[in-house]
Amino acid sequence: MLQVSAIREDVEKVIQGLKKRNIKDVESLITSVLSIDDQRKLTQKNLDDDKAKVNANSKLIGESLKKGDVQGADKLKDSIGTLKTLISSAESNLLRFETELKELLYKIPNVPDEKVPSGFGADDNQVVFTTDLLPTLPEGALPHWDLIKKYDIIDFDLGTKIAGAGFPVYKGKGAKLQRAMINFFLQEAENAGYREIQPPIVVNEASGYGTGQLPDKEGQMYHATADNLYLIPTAEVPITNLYRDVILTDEDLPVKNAGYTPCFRREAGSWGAHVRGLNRLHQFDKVEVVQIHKPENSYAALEEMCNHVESLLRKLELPYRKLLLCSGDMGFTSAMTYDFEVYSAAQQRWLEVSSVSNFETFQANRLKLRHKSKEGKMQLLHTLNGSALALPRIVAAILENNQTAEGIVIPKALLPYLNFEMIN
RNA sequence: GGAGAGGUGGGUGAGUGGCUUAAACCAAUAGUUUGCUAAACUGUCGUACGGGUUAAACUGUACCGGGGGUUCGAAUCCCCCCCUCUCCGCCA
Repeated sequence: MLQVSAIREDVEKVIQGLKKRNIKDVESLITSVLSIDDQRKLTQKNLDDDKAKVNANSKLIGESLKKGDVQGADKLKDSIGTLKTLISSAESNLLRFETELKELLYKIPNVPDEKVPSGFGADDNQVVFTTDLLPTLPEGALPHWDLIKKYDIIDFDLGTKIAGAGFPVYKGKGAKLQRAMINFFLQEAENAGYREIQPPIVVNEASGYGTGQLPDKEGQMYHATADNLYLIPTAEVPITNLYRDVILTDEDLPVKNAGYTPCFRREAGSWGAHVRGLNRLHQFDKVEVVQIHKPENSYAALEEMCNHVESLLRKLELPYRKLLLCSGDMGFTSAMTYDFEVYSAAQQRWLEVSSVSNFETFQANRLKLRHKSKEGKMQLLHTLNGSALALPRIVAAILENNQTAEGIVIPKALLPYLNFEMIN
């Protein structure tokens, strides 16, 4: 959520930025935000003044009664009666302005950073880097959904039996590969300076609002209604919410947390032709990295996080590309996002495996995550997060790209975490 | 699941309708004193939204788990909800 004070600071910049998002009538949207806020302020001023009078008179009543001046007290009581009607109508106006303002602000996405290219969709994303040589597979190469059956390592039918479609069962070397990759990603994160966190995989309502899954994306989360808990769609939710209503000082910064969790997504309405096999699941595993920085450092951190993700992909010897997302393809809350995609040779498609974003103050504003300087000055912090990495599509790419006549060759980087070198 | 006790600032903790401008202590922080350290003493020390100012100073309102209510006036009284702890039950 944008701050009104930040909009006021540079209205033109906000308008230009939001125009890049292809929102129509940005000017009138911002104008109404500012005018509602003006009305809110005016209402509050009058309300506070009236309340001050009531407080003062109440004190006088107390003093009069102590002196035994009942008549004086009654007179004062009458004057308060008039103020009270003013107050109650001002209160309902204030509430109305606040609600209207909040509803407008909830609908406004984050302002893209200046470096974000303009565009409308995936085709306008800027390719920042691509692996030179894409692998070509031998005759008879199989897509991963056939390979997992051939080697009996991931079973969708069994998952369907015990849970439903999109909940795979990993078996034997398939299960061990999952475990190895989680350990590999966590170890690499630790080496990169992250503290490991193991959070709950359900969160309460307040946490859902904190990172913005609620109220918009309620339908995308599994909801345990008996206890009003939500299954997390990503570790971003619990790990970022650790810092909800928190004030950090210089000594606490930067924050670098990493955590592995399963992730649950209902993916309502998004099943189609390209979501076979591991490409889209209701439950999958992911290691997430989260950083919190002072504003002046957040873009350097974004680059650092990207480097970390790239190093993982290189160690896994996967062909990949890095995209700077255009304004039209970026998430609602992000100011700048890089996507990483691995090349799936048998499908001849790029698969998104990581998304690294700087949210600037957009999340921090809802979270009330702030920094207090030595001088006592308060400011919102910048939050960043990224996948490092999501497993299923990495598994798909490894299976497809590394298939040989003898079996599937495990990348060297994973060998310390496994007791086999080949799936056969 | 049953019964009971609680929820007050960074922490401990006082406060049963106006004496509170939320005491006191601890922690933190700045200073004084001191050969150094320690101690002592003095000051500062919440957040949000406003007004005010070039910026400050200054100033209004709200906040004692959350939401309502009673009252001229609520941390305090009433109602609903949430959470924590203890004991019992069940249990990986």
